[in-house]
Amino acid sequence: MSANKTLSEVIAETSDEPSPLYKQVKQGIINQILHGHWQPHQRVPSESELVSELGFSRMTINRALRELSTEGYLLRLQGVGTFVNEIKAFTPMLEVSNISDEIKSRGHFHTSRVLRVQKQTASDSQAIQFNLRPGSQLFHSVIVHYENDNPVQLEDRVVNPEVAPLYLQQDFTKTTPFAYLSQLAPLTAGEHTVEAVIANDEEQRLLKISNTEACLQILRRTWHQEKVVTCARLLYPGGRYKMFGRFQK
Amino acid sequence: MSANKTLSEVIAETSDEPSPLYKQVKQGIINQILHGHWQPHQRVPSESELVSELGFSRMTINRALRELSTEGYLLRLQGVGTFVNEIKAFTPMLEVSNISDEIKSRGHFHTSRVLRVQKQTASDSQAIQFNLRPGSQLFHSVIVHYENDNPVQLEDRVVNPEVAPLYLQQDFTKTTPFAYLSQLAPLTAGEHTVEAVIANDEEQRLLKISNTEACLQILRRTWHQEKVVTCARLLYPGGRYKMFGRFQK
DNA sequence: AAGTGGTCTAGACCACACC
DNA sequence: GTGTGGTCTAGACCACTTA
Repeated sequence: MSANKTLSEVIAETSDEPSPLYKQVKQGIINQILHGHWQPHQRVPSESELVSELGFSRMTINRALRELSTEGYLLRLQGVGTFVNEIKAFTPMLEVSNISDEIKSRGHFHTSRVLRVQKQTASDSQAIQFNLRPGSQLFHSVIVHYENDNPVQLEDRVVNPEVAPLYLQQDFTKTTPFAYLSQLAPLTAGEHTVEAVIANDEEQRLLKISNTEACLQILRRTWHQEKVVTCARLLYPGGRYKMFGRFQK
Repeated sequence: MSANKTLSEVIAETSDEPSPLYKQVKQGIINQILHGHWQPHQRVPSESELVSELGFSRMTINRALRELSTEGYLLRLQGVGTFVNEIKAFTPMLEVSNISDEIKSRGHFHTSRVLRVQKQTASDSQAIQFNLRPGSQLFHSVIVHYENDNPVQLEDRVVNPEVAPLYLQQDFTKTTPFAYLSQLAPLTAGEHTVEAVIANDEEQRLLKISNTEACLQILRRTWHQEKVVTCARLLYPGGRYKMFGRFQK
C-alpha cells in the first residue's frame, strides 16, 4: 500500500477537492491512525508543532484536534499533550422513543391497558438503584401496550416520586409514562441492558404468546441531571417486535 | 417557576460559578429550549444579533451554536438561519465491539471454532443487500466463539469480495472477522436489528443450549464508504449474554 | 520555567439563500 | 444587495503539568 508518510504529505495528497482546512487536518490525522502509523497511546504533535509543520493558524489546528477529541479519536490533557485513543468500538444507536409514536408511525393504532398504578415501598435493591434511602416510597405502574389490539409491550416501571410527584394521578391510557416523564424531566443520561428471555406464565398470558416464544427484555434506568427518574422493564414478544437502529460515522 | 427571560438574563444568573463563555451561552440556550421559551422550529437570534446582545465575540457565539448544532439541539442552515430542533429521541448506544476484546476485557479467554469459510453464489436477496449483480460471488463464514470454553456467539457472516478479496485465506482462530474487516475497511455506517428468537436444532447444539432457551439475534449490515462490507447474523444464548449500553446527553 | 491545551478577541473573506 | 452561517487568522491571556 503506502509507506509511512508525514501528516503534511497526507494532507497535501488528499486535498484534490478543496475542503476546509480543519477538515483536511482531521482527515489526515484519522488516516494516520487508521493506517496504524500513529498507534494508540502515542503522543501526537502539539498544537504549536502542527502550526509550524502545516502552516495553519493555531485556531484551525485547535478546532481539528478538539473535534477529534470529542469524536473519540484523540485524548487531550491540558498541560500534558494529545494522544491517540484506543480504537473506537462500533457504536450503533438504538433509537428508543415513545411506543405510542412508534406504533402510529407505522400507521397502526395504539391502545394500552393499565394493570397497576400504585405506591410501594422501595426494596433494598430498588433503593440502591434510585439512590434513595431504604424504605422510601416509590411509584409503580404496569401497562400492556397494544398495536392494532395485539399486545407488543409489557411495561413494568418504577418511578421516583421526587421527580414525578403526580405520577399516580395521570391517565396512562391517554399519554404514556415515557411521554409524561420525558416532558417533566427530559432524559440526560441512561443505561440499559438488552437480553432474550422466556416470559413467565402471567407474562405469556398478558402478551398472548406461547411458552416456546422468546421475548426481548430491556431493562432501562434513566436520569435527569443527578436524579434517577425511572427504572423500566420492557418485555416484547419476539415474534412481533424487532429493534432497528442505524449508525453513521 | 420562572417567567420568560431573555437569554442574557438567563446567562447572567447562571454565571455564579465562572465557566467558559461559550459554555454559558450553550447552557443558556439549552435552558431556553428546555423551559419551552424557545419552541422547536422557532428561529434563534443570528450570530451577529447574539454578539451585540451578549457582548461576546462572534467566534465565541459561533462555537456555542456550532456545538449545539452537532449535539442536535439546533439546526443551522447557511444563508438562512439557526432554528430550534425537534426534541431528540432518546438514543442510547449499544457498543458493539470485537467479541474477542470483549471477552478478554472480562478477564476470560476467547477461542473460536471455524465451521465454514467458503465462496458462494449470491442469492437474489443477498445480491440486493450487497448492491451487487445477481449471481455475484460472495464469501461466507460460520464461526462459534467461546468464552472460557462456553459458546457465547454463533457468527454467520457474508462478506463482499470486492472489499476483502483475501478473506478466505485468513486464519480466523487468530483474528476475528470483525477485527480483520475493521482494519481493512473501517466502518462508516451500519444498520442492525435486534430480536429474540428460538434457535433451531443445529444452532442449539452448537451453542449448547436447550430448546427452551431464548437467543438474542442481531442482524447487522455495515458499510465502508459506499460499499456494503458485510452482513452478519450473530446469535447469542440468552442465558449467557446481555448487551449493555450507556447514554449521556 | 517551559510547554501544553483552553479560551477569547477583532477582524476578515467566503458561499449561500432570499428578496 | 443584504443577511446568514462557515471558515480562517494572528495574537493574546490563562490554567495546568512536568521538570
